[in-house]
Amino acid sequence: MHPLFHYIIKHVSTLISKEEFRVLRSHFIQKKIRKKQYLLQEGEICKYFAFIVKGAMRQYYIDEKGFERIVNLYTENGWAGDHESFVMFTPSIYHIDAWEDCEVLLITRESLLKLCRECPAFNEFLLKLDERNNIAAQKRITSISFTAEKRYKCFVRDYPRLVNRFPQHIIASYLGITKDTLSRVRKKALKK
Amino acid sequence: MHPLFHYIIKHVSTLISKEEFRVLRSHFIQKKIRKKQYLLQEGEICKYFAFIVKGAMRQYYIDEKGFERIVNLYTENGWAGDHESFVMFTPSIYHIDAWEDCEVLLITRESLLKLCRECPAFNEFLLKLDERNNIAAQKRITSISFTAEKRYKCFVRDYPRLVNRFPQHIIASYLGITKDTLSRVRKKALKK
DNA sequence: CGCGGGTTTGATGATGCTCAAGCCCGGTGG
DNA sequence: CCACCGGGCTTGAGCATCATCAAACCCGCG
Repeated sequence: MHPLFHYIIKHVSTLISKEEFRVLRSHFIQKKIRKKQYLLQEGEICKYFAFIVKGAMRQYYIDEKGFERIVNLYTENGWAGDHESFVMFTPSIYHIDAWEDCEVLLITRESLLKLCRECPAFNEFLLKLDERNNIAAQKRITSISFTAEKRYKCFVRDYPRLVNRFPQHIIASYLGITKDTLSRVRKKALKK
Repeated sequence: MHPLFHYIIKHVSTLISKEEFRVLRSHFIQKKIRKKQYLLQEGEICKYFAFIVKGAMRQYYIDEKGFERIVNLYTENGWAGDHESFVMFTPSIYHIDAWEDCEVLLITRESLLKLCRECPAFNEFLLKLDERNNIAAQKRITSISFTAEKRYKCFVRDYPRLVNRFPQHIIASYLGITKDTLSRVRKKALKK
């Protein structure tokens, strides 16, 4: 079975018929995205949310000095996209690109709403997903007042999968610190 | 009409019958919360989410040095609660208390799920709400790498209602800076 | 009047940033 | 086989930003 449906079933109590599976499937566009290629670029409207079947992506913006600032990192079973642009149809301030070669399933806003109306299981799924997103966001917000060291510790604790998937300078940026500081923090942590 | 329903209607396309209104209403518990009283304390499980009809609340945790760190501020039409604890039934690390005398409508997780199943309008409403939450959270996360000055500017731009509703030291903590720094930032901003 | 809560200000210091240099390692091409 | 290059990581010196702490001030209120 396709990983997306495996993933949906795992998160949902509502039963899903074969027919519903077919409909569900028909709303997703399968695609490969090569390393370094964009899913979304600054100024565009985010037409698709992407379920990542395989690979790794990152979301970032370019700050006033021209540096990339990582906002989110995604791997298998993650959902990449700019919520604001996707929902409000406003131009995005973010870039999203593939850090590794990716296989994704794309869905438009229209399809999402339609599925929500027509498939109770998907509706339940989406609620769960938003909930999980909110929980993760709350944690992230709580970490705003942490020191660099504590932020990294929490990151390693909460997302061990990501630690070896992205280079340190990317993770540093995700945490809101520089690669230099992260390097020193790690060195200090090793000594213990 | 009750402000909650006014608020729901405004966010939803699905029509709502009189009967549905009655059911909806029956799942909310009306309550007054006096200034300084808790809606949630650290260690408790977040039994209720609170729709704020009137008043202002804050969500915070106590850091290792014993200081309050504000995580969220709420006023009229806001929803106060700890997502993680509410959904997972785990003890919360947050406090939520009333900054002003409040009128709230409380709802349990059970009622929320029931309403979601039984009232399509409420289901749609909840999706919208989660969406908006996610958008706000994404913005907040993006601000992690901003300077104190930029954070404050964005705050004033995005939440002008809150600026005069909470004292500066609370807003400073919400922004992840100290009251001293905020005071200096504001002074600098005035000169221009 | 005195008190509590809030804000401002200055002096000092820690934390983390900037910039530059050097290292490591794997891949590519002469 | 080696030279070279790009990408990533580490390290040090100097610096900017922001936190800390303490004192003073402001103001509304009992």
